[in-house]
Amino acid sequence: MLPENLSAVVQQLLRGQDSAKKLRDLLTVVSSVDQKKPHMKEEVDGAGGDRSPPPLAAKDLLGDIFQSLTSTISILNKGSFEEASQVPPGGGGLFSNSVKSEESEESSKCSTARGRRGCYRRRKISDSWTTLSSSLVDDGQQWRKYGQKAILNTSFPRSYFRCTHQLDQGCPAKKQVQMTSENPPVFRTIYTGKHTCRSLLKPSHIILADPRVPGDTSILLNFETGQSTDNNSNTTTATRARIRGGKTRGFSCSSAPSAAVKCEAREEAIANYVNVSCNNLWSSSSEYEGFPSPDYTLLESAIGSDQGDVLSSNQSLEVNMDLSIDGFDFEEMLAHTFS
DNA sequence: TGTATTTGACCCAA
DNA sequence: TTGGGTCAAATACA
Repeated sequence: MLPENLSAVVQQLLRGQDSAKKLRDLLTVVSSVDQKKPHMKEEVDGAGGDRSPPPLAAKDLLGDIFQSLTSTISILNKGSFEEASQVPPGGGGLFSNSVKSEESEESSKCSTARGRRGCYRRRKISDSWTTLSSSLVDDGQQWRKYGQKAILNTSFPRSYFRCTHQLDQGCPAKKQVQMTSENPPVFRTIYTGKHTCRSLLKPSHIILADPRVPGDTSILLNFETGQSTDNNSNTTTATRARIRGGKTRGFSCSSAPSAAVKCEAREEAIANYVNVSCNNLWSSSSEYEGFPSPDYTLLESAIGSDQGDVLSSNQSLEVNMDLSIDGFDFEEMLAHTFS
């Protein structure tokens, strides 16, 4: 990212933060007045009295926040920073103007006789989105590798994955993973197609939410202990951790009791956007052989949480990078802004 | 034996 | 013509 763009992004985010604070203060004042003297509300609204009116009406503040964030997205969308957008299809809402390729149709096999290997129609513009990460990120899906290809002018091969349920459920989701640089390692993942596979698990069983939220009824997966933590202590953890040996491929946890643990959260969980914190070191998978074992951290910040309820994907912002750009802490900023 | 990965070959789009 | 996406046989492993 260009320095001037970074500066502009920070400026826009700070502006949004400031507006959010003002709005919060405004709403706090209105709320307190409502509780004490309902008739004082008009004073707060600037209709009279000796209390000075707020500098901006709530509507204006909201508009300013929205404009600020929209500008930020716009900046991020400029140039080559399509990877700044982490919003998958359907993840619109506040960030609906972020990068997403409009699609033609999924790659379709030609109708000629079977046995013609590689007979397909290359998709021109796919329903795709790109993520960048400094570490290998387990997106919670089940992927099956079906190819690997050396790409021109790149040091590392590109790996091709499709949803495990492509055959049994016809799920069209695919992804490509490629390491784009060595120091620091950057993993570019291109997702194409939406998951249509159905989960055996209910999303609520594997919603991983912020444990800091009091009364949060969701489940925190604690990879450090290899167990899951239910914030209510009475819910069954349904996240599957499939332990495999031998030629296990995929993300594997180096601290698991067995050779590997493959986390297999389901599509709905991702669609609803969950917060995942996995601080273990993850041993490299074969498709990433030669890649350094990452310090695995995945954070998906959700905006618009309805008190811990399942988040709608169109209200969420996925940030599965390190949430920092040159020392700027987006996580902290977002926490402040949306607290 | 079943499942997943590897890898060379095939074929299309640019 | 060639890079890239996919296929499918071969292979590995439990």
